This record gives sequence, structure tokens and C-alpha cells, in this order.
Amino acid sequence: MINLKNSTDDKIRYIAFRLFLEKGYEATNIRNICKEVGIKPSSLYFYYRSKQELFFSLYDEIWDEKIQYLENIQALKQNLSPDTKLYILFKKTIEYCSRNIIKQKFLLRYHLFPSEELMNMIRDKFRFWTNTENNIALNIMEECLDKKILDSHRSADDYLREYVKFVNAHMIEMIISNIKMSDTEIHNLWLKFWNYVF
Amino acid sequence: MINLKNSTDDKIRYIAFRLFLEKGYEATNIRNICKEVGIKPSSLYFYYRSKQELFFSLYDEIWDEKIQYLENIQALKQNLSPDTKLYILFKKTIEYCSRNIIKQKFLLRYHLFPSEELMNMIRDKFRFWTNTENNIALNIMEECLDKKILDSHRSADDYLREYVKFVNAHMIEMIISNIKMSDTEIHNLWLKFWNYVF
DNA sequence: GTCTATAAGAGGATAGAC
DNA sequence: GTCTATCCTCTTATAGAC
Repeated sequence: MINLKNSTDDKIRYIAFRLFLEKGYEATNIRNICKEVGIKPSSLYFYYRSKQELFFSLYDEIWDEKIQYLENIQALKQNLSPDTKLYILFKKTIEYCSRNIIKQKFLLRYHLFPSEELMNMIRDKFRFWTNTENNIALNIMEECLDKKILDSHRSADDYLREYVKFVNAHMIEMIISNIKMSDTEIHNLWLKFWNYVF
Repeated sequence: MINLKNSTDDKIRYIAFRLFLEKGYEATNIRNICKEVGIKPSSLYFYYRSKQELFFSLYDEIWDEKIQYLENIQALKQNLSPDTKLYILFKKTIEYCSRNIIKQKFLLRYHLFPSEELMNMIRDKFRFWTNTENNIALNIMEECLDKKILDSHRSADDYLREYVKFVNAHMIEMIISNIKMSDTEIHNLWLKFWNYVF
């Protein structure tokens, strides 16, 4: 989507993403996209079988890119204490969202207000992708419990829920206010969370 | 909109509100609304000159209802200290949102993702209504400064911004998680805010 | 790969009868 | 107030030429 090859397909994806984000799925039409790309509507059907296919190709790519990033954080593969790992994951997640606010806004839009036509598929895909993302944190939670860093009177799932709620609150704040967080802000937030909630 | 007279107009408004909230402006069509109401599309044009007019009639009503409620809080007209008044305003605001989550979700939808066709009008209307709402808190802030309850090294506008940010954060959390707040939760939040931010 | 032409339908809105 | 009938425009999508 931020590909610089500038092929017709790249242009379609770039423009379609912007319009789907700003105008929404229903109000975005093939003609608008094609006019901006500089092709005729029929040409788009060479690349995608339908408007839906184009939409979900973008939707899945945005999620996949985020998951790829989080699953490939090198620091998490080293031999660090699980509480340090959790902080790194939090920091990297917030940083990723800061750098990709419009992509997160896209996901928020279709999570909060899915078009009726897309509703069922989005619900399933959302479940799948959030599960995949949450598993990264869940593994670290379990390691924390194993090593007695977190009190075992609560389950890993329980801790995960608190963590997810915390991360989401700050992501949504960034999306709505369109303000990024500094390193020290991220650090202070984490300290409060770790000491107060856990 | 929650009128029980059950006239044709009430039905139109009730159903249109639900569809505008769930499906969005573009995806909601006159035919859908009329089918649920049980009238023919042409009959709707007896009540509203256009789809836009119907939409803004609902939009303004929701804002007006909220403002009316906040401007008529009897406790704020009594002789109380301004810091107590501010707490009452906060509490009543959160309570109102708890009781009217779907209306707040409607406002959030069209604030975050306005349809292109409505964008300019919504922007103007949003400014007007938020200004009206903020003035209620601003007056109390000024009273706090007059009576030296708040430190005058910051302006009333400055305090207002912090207050609005605080209220909005919790409103959005309620909308997204669809969870209401208990009296003690509201009270504890306020104490933290008053002591920590102000 | 990209085009022209067009099908097939859904949308907002209006005229005028009752 | 509500209806039937209809206008005109916009929409997704396809067929087939180049």
C-alpha cells in the first residue's frame, strides 16, 4: 500500500485505502477510485473480482503488516525477563500505532461501524487477527506466571484482558486526538499500569 | 425520537435514527426506512424535504436534548461552591451518557467519520453545539478562578481543555466498551482528576 | 492490460390522484 | 396524509474488441 513501484495495482490500493478510510465502504465507488488512478472502471476488474475483494485485500494487509511487525521484534527473542519483554511489546505496539495512525483509524472505523454488507466477514476476520495479536502478549503473561513475576491468584487470560484494555484505550486516544506519544510518556504510562493494575 | 405518540413522523424518526447509526448515512436509504415504517417513499417527503433534512433534524435533536439536560441541572443553580458544581456537572454528564450511549455513539460516528455530503454542515454544527456545551463548564471554571479555588497561573480556557479531554476519554470508553459506570467509579475518577490534574 | 459499450438494478426525488 | 407511477441519475459488474 505504500509500495513505490507505482504499478497500476499499487495506485489502486493506495487510493482505495484513502477513500475507504475517509468516505467509508458504501460511499466509495469504483468510478471515483478509477478516475483518480487514471483507468476505466472495467480495468479494475482485471485486478480484483469485486469491490469487496479489493476491500478485504486491504483490510487483511493492514492487519498482517501489524502482526508481522509485532512477531518480528528481535528483543522479544532474546533471553530477557518476561516483565521486560512485556514492556518492550507495549512500547513497540504504541510506537507502531503512532507511526501508522491512519491504518489504525481504518481498522477502528470498520470495527466500530462495519458496513452491513461486510459485517459478518469483518467480525470473523477481526476475531482471527485480534486473537493472533493477543497470543503474543498471552505467551509472555504465561511466562510471567511460570516465573512467579505475576501473582497466580489471577489467570493469564485475566491479565491479558487488563493489558488489552489498557493498550486499546491509549490507541483510541491517539487515533481520535491524532497525537503521538513521546518515549517518556510511554514509559510513565507503563510504570503506572504495571504497579497499579498488576 | 423516543416519543410514544407513535405518529408516522415518530416512527420515521425512530427508525431513521437506528439505521443512520448502524448503517451510516450513505448506506441508509429512504426505501429501507419507509418499508420498516410501513409507508411508501413518497409519503416521507410530506414530512421532510430531503434525506439530509431528516438527518440533521435528528442530529440537532440529539444535541439539543443533551444541552437542555445539562443546562437544567437544578443543583447547579443553587448556592454551592464552584468545585462542588464542577463535580456535579461531571457526574451528571457521565450519567447522561450512560443512559444515552447509542445517542452518544451516533454523535461520535458522525464526528469521527462524517459523510462527504454532510461534512461541512456537521463541522459547523459540531462547533456550535460543543461550544454551547463547553460554556457550561467554562462558567464554573471562571467562578473557581474568581474564588481562588483554582490557581490563576493557568487560564480558565486551559482548565477547560483538560476537563473536556478527561470527560471525552471516559465517554468514548463507555461507547466502545458499552459499559456503564457506577457512582463510586465516577466519584473515584473525579478525585484522581481533581487532585492530580488540577 | 486497458479500452468501449452496456446490462441490470438501486438510489433520491417529484407529479398528481385520492 | 398516503398512494401509484415515473424520472433521472448513479452504481457494480460483464462482454468482447484491441
